[in-house]
Amino acid sequence: MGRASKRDQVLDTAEALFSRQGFAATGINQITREAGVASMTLYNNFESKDALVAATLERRSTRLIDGILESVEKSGTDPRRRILAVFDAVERWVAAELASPDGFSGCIFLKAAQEYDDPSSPVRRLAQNHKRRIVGVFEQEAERLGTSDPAAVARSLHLLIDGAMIQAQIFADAGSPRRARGLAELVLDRG
Amino acid sequence: MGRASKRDQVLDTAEALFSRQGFAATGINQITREAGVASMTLYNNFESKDALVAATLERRSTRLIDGILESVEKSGTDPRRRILAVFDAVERWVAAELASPDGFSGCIFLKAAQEYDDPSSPVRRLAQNHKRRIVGVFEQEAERLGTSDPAAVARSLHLLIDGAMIQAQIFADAGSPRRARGLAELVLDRG
DNA sequence: TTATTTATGTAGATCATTCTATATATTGAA
DNA sequence: TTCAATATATAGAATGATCTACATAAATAA
Repeated sequence: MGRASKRDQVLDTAEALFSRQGFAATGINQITREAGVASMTLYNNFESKDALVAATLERRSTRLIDGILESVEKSGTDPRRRILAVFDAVERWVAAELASPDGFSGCIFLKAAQEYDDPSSPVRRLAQNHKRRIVGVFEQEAERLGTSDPAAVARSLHLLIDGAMIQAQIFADAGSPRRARGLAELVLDRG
Repeated sequence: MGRASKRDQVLDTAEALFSRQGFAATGINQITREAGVASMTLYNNFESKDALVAATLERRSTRLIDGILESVEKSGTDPRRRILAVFDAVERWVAAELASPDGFSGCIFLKAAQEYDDPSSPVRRLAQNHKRRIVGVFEQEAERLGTSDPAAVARSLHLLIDGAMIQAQIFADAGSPRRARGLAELVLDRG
């Protein structure tokens, strides 16, 4: 069991706990305990709790964006289809999480943005950057679609994604991603 | 200075701090200190920190819904206009907060739902109930509009409101409520 | 009087972080 | 191959700070 593995054990546990309980409410001790790892192992791999939060978000962002891009690629070449594929991916994710014993705990980046209010906070920046990456995916497809204002369309689509995740979490409602998808179609039909 | 006044002092401070910093990250001591009140005054008025959180959300919900209903009434009798008046109210609120020194710290009920994950938590219930009240306003107007599925339309409109607030907070973007309003018009034109 | 607020203090828990001291595994030199 | 060096792991305790919640007694108001 090398260095990377212990580090990943910590990140796995941190991601699960931060997602469910939030960042301030999740202590270092709980993370190390549930990860089956010594305190010093955590501090040998991460400078501080905030550094662990940052690393957790970075890894999650990379994986999420990769997963989204994969779903987009699999959906073919039609920009409209590719855009809607993002909504389908969110729908599958929300449904799977809602069916799990812990339920759907929402988007960890929205959670981070709620808890880290200071605009200069690196954690907040990470949350913003993740969201910008999503907007970027939409914008690229909206351009290929020949939309008059791709940036605005991308923002609207992203608003729908976030709205869907929020509604799914607060009401434990698996139907909201599909509702958002319907609204996305309206946007695409009009724009 | 009667009992109600001290209580309100605490609630005012708590609301501001919870909104900005979140619930877990805001301590009792900071609240009493900034409210200019002794610790025991807080505990004479509220059973616990969670009870204070609950009272804060209850008061905020009442005031917010009242404000929204007032905006709706002022906008006339046309259901479509009344629905869009909610988006206008959110737009004014977001713009005012973004212009303030502390910026826009988002919807306190969304924040509460992020931090209180347990479905049986009274705080989480309060957040859900607030959101349901908003949905209820939309549903009532959608019915008077003669929509085929008023509940679905109301959910879609509410998704747009939450998406707008989230986007405004995460990007410090004052334009998102207007974008949401545009999407709402699409929903109303189609439904 | 009769509450209520105040300041001050404290109990007991938990927080992030660091310490000591030992164990284990990998690596490079002999 | 064997031995020593290096890195990283461990458990567990301890740091000082901060947390919620409450006790007490003086001060202030009704």
